[in-house]
Amino acid sequence: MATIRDVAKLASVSTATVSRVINGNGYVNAETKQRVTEAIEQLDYVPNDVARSLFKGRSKMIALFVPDITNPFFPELARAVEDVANQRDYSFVLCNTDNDPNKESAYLNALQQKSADGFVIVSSSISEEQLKKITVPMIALDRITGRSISSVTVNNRSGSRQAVQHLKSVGCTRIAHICGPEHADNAVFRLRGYLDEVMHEDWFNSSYVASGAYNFDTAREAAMNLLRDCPEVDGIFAGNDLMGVGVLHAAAALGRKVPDDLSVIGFDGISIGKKVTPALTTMAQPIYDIGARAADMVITQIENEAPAMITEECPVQLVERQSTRRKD
Amino acid sequence: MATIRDVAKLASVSTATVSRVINGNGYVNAETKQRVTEAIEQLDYVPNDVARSLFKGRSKMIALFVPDITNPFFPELARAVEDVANQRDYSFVLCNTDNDPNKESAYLNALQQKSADGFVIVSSSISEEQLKKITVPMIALDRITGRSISSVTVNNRSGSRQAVQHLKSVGCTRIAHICGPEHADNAVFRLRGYLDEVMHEDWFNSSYVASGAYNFDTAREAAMNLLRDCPEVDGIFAGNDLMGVGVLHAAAALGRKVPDDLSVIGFDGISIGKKVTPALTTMAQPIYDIGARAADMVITQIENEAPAMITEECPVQLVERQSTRRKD
DNA sequence: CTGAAAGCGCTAACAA
DNA sequence: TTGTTAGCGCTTTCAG
Repeated sequence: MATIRDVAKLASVSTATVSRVINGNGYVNAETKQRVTEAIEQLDYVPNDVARSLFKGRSKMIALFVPDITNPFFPELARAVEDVANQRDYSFVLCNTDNDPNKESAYLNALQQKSADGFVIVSSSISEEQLKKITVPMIALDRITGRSISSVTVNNRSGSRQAVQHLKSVGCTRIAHICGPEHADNAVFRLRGYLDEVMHEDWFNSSYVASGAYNFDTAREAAMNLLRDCPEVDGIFAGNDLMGVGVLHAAAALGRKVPDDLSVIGFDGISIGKKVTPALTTMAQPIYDIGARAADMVITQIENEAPAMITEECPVQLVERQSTRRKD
Repeated sequence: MATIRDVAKLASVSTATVSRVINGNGYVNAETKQRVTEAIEQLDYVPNDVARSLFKGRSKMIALFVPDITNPFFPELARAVEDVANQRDYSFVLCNTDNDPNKESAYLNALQQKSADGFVIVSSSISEEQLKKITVPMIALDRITGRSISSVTVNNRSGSRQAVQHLKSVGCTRIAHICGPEHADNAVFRLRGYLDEVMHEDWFNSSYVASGAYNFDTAREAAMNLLRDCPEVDGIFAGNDLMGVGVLHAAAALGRKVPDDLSVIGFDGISIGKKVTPALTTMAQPIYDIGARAADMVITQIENEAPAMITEECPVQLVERQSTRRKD
């Protein structure tokens, strides 16, 4: 690997001059520039980013924290963050936190030592205390921990209301909800949205809300029980799509026909919803856009040194597929 | 951020001594060590990895190249690589290449400038020429491009044979195959395995192999056509699980009952297979293990400076679920 | 317009 | 056992 000195020597200039031409800084005579450029070409020189980072204290690197990339909600998000990082010439580090505060802070430390320039995080567990220690831009996604952090999310509560309204509009008269874990604020907002819509219905009954931990297995289990205990339920709003497909599975196992016999709607709009049979109706979030927006925001903040505190809310949209159908 | 000099000053020693205590190198008096440790504590000092990297020419960072993390085969792989990177105190960079050779080499360059220490790649398009330029350990996964690179894979051909045998054992008498893209060598091995088993059957017919590009949509399409054109087909071996669920979808749309009327088997063992209805029978690869093994190998090679050339083959395993069932 | 020189934070000879 | 020193490869004042 050639160094800047090799180039300088070959072009018979100082390293400062070479540096100027690579960075397009300061004045440099056209002819000199030409010589330098040729030398660079000839030696196949590329500047060493580590040295650059050391000098600048910046690494052109951003990190994304997700609970678990294996959860199908996150790959699309990760893809978006990586894409814009790339476009803006940043590199991208992915960290699976398992929602474990210890892992989170370990990562945070490790990355600060590497001069990471910014973070986008999906976390329910970062403390205000931790946040104070972070001196680079950070933006929260999907869930918000504290108030003192920029974020981009969707309106979970009103999205949920729309989901339930859709179920009603399709003729459901006994609507249950499988909810996510309490520690995730979006799960509690979704539950709240559900309650907004059903609380005052005379049929409502607290046994219509079951807990599904945002994953397939527990949701399937919960739906099994629910459907057995409350056979009159004719509509289920699952707190996310993964749980929605769990419900579908349970329904199939129990011989309940979807959508004729039971309507199911999820939340998120992950692509697995399209692939199951029947395809899952859902309140879709613009997942890619959210990730892209967040990445864009961090990088912009990094480059402007503008530690602004911004909160953005993206729209959710009803996507009707096969798991709900208007009854005639 | 405190530097090593701050610590040295506070402990009234030289930076060299501090360095010795952080790295556990060389001799240092117990008492001095104590003073240094306290100073570190007091200043909340952590060594700067960038400076370290610059000096050592190593970054303790490995990268994983995948075509697209959005494809559900890859998150688990990524998770494995990240986990072991982590365990061994390396950081992890994820790169989506879209199977684009330009993106691949762009990443390769960018990462070499950052002193990335090793690569694990899933690629069909890296040239021997490119490979020669890489001076750090690299290991290929899932697909192999050239011969001159270490790899960990499964035996796709014999796995396919097992898949087809399973279909036969379950009573299928007209077995079709939806295959992956030609540029992926595993796809061609799987096709070959299929042919090994059916080529000499008197019912065999070249219209029983359709192309599905390893994704849901095209596989669904291909299955639709296949099932319409060759209604006698009673078993389909999909080249991967994603295509398997595409086939399931097509079958449902066409009113073909799985498994009674049609058996379907996939390949890979990704988790979506469990979540669809009927759940997809598959030849499962030990995806996590493969990723973990690969990561382990690169890191070991990095640390031993042993540029060994190794090829490992992991076992595949039949996982029977609901999409195939023995006919009585 | 160009070069000399200092220094980003750390490590590793080499002396002492 | 400890300190001095010379860099790793780059950028950026500051002179010239």
